[in-house]
Formats: sequence, structure tokens, C-alpha cells
Amino acid sequence: MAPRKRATIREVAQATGLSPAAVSYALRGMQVSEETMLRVRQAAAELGYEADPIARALASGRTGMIGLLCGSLEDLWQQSLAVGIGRSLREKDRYALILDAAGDPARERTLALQLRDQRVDGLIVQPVDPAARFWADLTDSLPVVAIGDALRNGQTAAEVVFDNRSGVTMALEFLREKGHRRVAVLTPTRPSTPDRPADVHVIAEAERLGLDIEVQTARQGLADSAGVASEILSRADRPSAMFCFSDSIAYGVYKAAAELGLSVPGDVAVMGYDDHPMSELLGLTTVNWDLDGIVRAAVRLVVAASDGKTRRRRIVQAPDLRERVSVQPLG
Amino acid sequence: MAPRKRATIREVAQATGLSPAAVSYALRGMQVSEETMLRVRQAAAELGYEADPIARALASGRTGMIGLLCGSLEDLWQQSLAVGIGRSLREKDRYALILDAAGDPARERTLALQLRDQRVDGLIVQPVDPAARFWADLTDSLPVVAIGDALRNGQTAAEVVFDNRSGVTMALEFLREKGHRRVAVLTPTRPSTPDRPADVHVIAEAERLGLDIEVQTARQGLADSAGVASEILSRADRPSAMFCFSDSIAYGVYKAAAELGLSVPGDVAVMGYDDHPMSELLGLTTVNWDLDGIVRAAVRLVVAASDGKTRRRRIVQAPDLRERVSVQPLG
DNA sequence: GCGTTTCACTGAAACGGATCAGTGAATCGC
DNA sequence: GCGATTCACTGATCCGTTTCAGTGAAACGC
Repeated sequence: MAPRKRATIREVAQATGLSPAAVSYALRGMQVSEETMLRVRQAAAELGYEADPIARALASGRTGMIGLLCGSLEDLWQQSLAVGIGRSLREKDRYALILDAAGDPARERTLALQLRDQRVDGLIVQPVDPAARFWADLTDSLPVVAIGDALRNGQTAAEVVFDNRSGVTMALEFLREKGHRRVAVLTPTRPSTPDRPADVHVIAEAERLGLDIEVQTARQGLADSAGVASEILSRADRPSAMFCFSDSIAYGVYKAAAELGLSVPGDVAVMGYDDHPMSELLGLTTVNWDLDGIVRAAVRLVVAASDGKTRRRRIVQAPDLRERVSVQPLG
Repeated sequence: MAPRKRATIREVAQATGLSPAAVSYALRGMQVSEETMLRVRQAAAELGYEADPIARALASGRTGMIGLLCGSLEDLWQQSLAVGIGRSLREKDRYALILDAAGDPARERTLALQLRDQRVDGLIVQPVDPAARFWADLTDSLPVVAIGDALRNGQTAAEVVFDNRSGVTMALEFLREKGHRRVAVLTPTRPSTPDRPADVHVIAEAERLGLDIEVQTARQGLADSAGVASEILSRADRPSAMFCFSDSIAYGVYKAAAELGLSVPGDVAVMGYDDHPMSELLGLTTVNWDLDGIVRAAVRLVVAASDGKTRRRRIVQAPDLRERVSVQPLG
């Protein structure tokens, strides 16, 4: 481990007989003659010079890093989203600093503020608690793009929101249509943010459709949701259908059903939300969002905003029902 | 977006009547009196002072960031690994900079060098091409922990290697035992690194066991592996079993089988590798690695190495066969 | 031909901490 | 009671860039 000394801009300056400032300009293609630019580039190449990102960040105030604060990376769909965003940012020469709030609003706050202190050029966030007050502080000091829910405080640079009202309506109407009346709803929402628009809408729609629903919360990921589902499914008067607010939670229901010797959809219908690639294999009927479109939009918007091109936008994603075998007509 | 000016160390110095140097020491709990330390901390809190990570990095040469270079994040198991490592690093107050080589050795090289230029304090890498020469450059300039395969060039700080020989033997012997003779092997290995130890071992073991094998490569992820599998499965004389070098690839086989109207394990046996949580649901027989143990070990080792505690270690992970329904006795 | 622009470049001051070589006072040994 | 240590702290320098305010020379307008 010999931290092989790197060449600095001064050495390049010395080699070319120019000032460090000139080299700095030349390497970024600003206000120098064609000839010096070539000369500088060549000298830099010979010396193996690469600008130090840290020093550059300190001087210019820009790090080239975009923070990505995920709601809960236990959720497979959010993992796909993170992977996609990471890859897409790389293509635009930005690094993604990916953090996981793990469904915890307090943690979300801590991480968001740390990200700001890390001087990221922009932030993409899939908020756990869109109503939290600290968002205003963040949007004040850096461009924020929200995915999923819009933030209720602060001025985001852009939003890629999901039309969860349509998604929920679509799912519940589908269950209703298939004859299901008693439905258990599993949501990843934490008790501290009971007013998430989607959850409110579930209750309203259930009422409108005459559904008898029961809402339970579960962490993302198989293990926890399987536990919650297991409790519900082992009751004598178990509901005929389960509506899960993410495919990962639905997978937990499959697991619980298997352990209890129940079949899907024979003994219980399961409806997911998100459409993770694995859902096709499992035959999970679910609500699909255009993952690629979301990734592209979020990245485009955050990069534009971090470059100061502040075309404030709100992109609404429409859902799409993927009908598969996990929900069958009742009776 | 008003970049609200942050307090600097000089302002804290002014407020306490001390020199910036004293404040710097005090905040890090070095060589100052108990009393000044308290006074400084209080002043810092009042001013809302937080040390700027960028400036600190420039001066100290340490960024607090650990690079994580994944082999291919299309693989769900590697996604789990990345999520786990990211979370575990956060607990130790380090940030993970997660990059995806996408199975491409050239890309791996580029990203690895960029990570070094980004001045990460350490690097965890799951190498695509463990024999590449550039690794030596990297291990020379920063502590590297390899996961999976050991690097053949350079001096890594530590290694968490998988005993792939045992894993492969275990899988192939299991298939043999169940009466399978003709086996298709799907590996994510690229043609440019044909000498990966695991692949070599597959061939040797197949020979020893008298298996008739055919090795095909596929990208990680459902889509591509499904294509490759589809070709194999639609042949009249298709093999009786498929051994996939990752569960994600196995999922692609399930997909292909479903599309061709073939049943698993009725028409074709499928064997996975890794044991992703979803495999339990699908009943995929697979080779399990202790994900949590790997995560903990890798993080512990890279953090220790980046702190200069250079206890060079090699941890070997033993596999574990998870027998489920996807492989049944032939005939 | 003289003032004004433009051009290509320079010098110095940031950026915000960490660190090193002191420095004066208090403490210690004996 | 005097030199040697330790202690708590300071001033200056450094880390490697970017950027601002020039500067001298050439080009330009008329």
C-alpha cells in the first residue's frame, strides 16, 4: 500500500510553463487558445494527471454526487429502482450515493441531513414521510426530486409522482369485480404517518365499493410481512383476499400461505403493487408502474436541476393492472 | 434554494476566543482540557456547526467513503449483498459508494480506477475478472477486500472467498444422485475470463461424475437467461437438468419453462446457486451462502484495513445445500 | 493614431479544515 | 529552586483545486 503520489495541477503547470490557473482553465476547455489546450492536455496525459475530486469539490462547491434516499431497500422493487437510478446516473457521469431509510421517518431525516452535509449536488428521494417538516430545509439548500409521493413541505425541483389513487382504485375494483368482499390490506406505512394519501384513499375506495377491509402494517421484505400475513390467514374467518402495498409484501403472504398449507389463489387471493420481475413467475396479479420511465425521468430531472436548469416539473405516472393467476373469482 | 451559509471552524473559534486549531482538536477530543472541550462543543451546537466533510477530506486525506464494486447488480442476490453492505457500513459511519460492473471486465476496470480517483478509503469488490492486471494498481494505493473470488494480482487487505469448489461439487453430486446425467450449465462468466476457478471446476467435476454437460453463458437477470434457457429447452433432446450459477439465472429458466409450457421439476430439473429469499417461495433447490456473515465480515475487514489495522485475513465461506422441490429423481 | 475591446493568461485569494512546530505556563523531580 | 517535562493552546502552512480581478499585448473601430 504505497499511496503513490499523484500529479497535481502545479506540476502540469510547471511542465508546460503556464500558471496553475491556465491549466485549470485549459483542462475544462475555457478561455484558452487551441494550442495551449492541446499542450496542456498532452502534458497532463504524460504525467498521468487526474484532477482530485475532493479538492475540486471544495473549490467549486460541486461534488458530482447525487444522493438517493430510498424509502425501504428491503423492498425488491425499490432495489430495482435504486439499481436503475445508479446505473443511469453513471451514464451521466454522476455518482449515486445510495442510502436506505428502512421505512423509518427518523432515520430518513438523519440520512437526508447527512446527505446535505456531504454536499451532494442533488437529491432523489422516495419519501417515507412526505409531510415531515425538515424537507423544507433540504429543498432550500439543494435541488430535490421526489419519487412516489410529493413532498408537502418545501419547494422540490421536480416530482415523479405515482397516481396511487388510480392504482388503488384499480386494484380494489378488480377484487370487487372478482367477488371479493372481505379484504385485508397490508401496507408498509408506519403509524407515525397515517395520513399518506394512498392509505386514506384505500379506506375511501373500500367504502365506495362496499368492501369490508382491515388495514395492517408490515415492514417491507418477506420475513416480517409473512408474520403479519400468517396471523391473518390462520384466523377461522380469514378474508378472501389480501391486497399488499408492494410486491415484496405480497411475497411474504405467499410464504405465510405456503407454511399454513393454504393455496394461492385457491384459499386466498393475493394482489400486489409495483410489478417486480419475480411477480410474473409467481403469477402475482399486481399494479404495474413504468420503472424505466421513472428512472429516466428522475435522473434527467435531478441532473438538470443540479445544473441550474430549473425547469420545475411534475410528472404523473399512470398505473397499469397486470392480471395474472393470483386472483380468481370467488365462489 | 438559498444555500444558507454554514458556520465554519473559524466562527466557532471566534465565539470561544480560541484558535481554529484548538477548536479542531477539541471537536475531535484531542489534547485539550475538559473545560475547553465542553465550551467548544456548546458553541458549535449553538452555531449549528458541522464540520464540512469535503474540507475535512481534503485536509486529512480520508473521505469516510468505502467503494463497493459489484460484479453484476442485475443479480438479485448481489442486490441483497449490496443493500446489506450499504446498511452495515452506515452503522459504522461510513458511506458506501455502490457501483455496478454489469458483468463487464472493461467496465469493472474503469469503475475501479474511478473509485480510486474518488479517494474512497477502501474498496469492497466482487470481481468479474479476478485475474485482471489492474488490480495490482488498486491494491497498491488503497485497501481492497475481495468477495467471492480472490484476486490473482496485487495484495488485497483481506478476502472473503466462497468455497465454490465445494458448492459446485455439492450441486453436481446432488443432480447425479437424483439420476441426472445430461446437464446444461448456465454461468454468468464472460468469454474473456474463461479460467474462473469455479468454471474450471465444473468441468472437472462433471468429468469425475460422468456427467454429460454443456456450458452456456448468460447475463444475470431474468430476461437474458430466459432467452438462453429457452433455446436449450426447446430442443428435442433437451437436458434433464439445468444448473444455474446464480438464482437469478435460475429464475430465467423458470420463466422460459413456463413460456414453453414445461413444468419444473416435471419436465426439467433446475438447480440454483446463492439462495435468494425468493428461491424458497419458488421451491428452487440451491446452494446457500451465509449472506449476513459475508456482509459482516467484508465490512469489518474493510473498515479495519482503512483504519490501518492491517490484519490481513482470508475468510472462507462454506456452502450449504438447500434441498427443495425443483430437483426430483429422474425416471 | 488613439482609445476601446477582446484575448490569453497570471497572481492571489479563496474553500474549510488538519497538522506541525513551536510557546508560555504550570508541574515535576530531586 | 532550577532544569526538564508535560500541558493547553497558537500561528502558520498545507491539501489541490477554482475563480476573481487584473495585465499586457494584439486587434479593432473610425
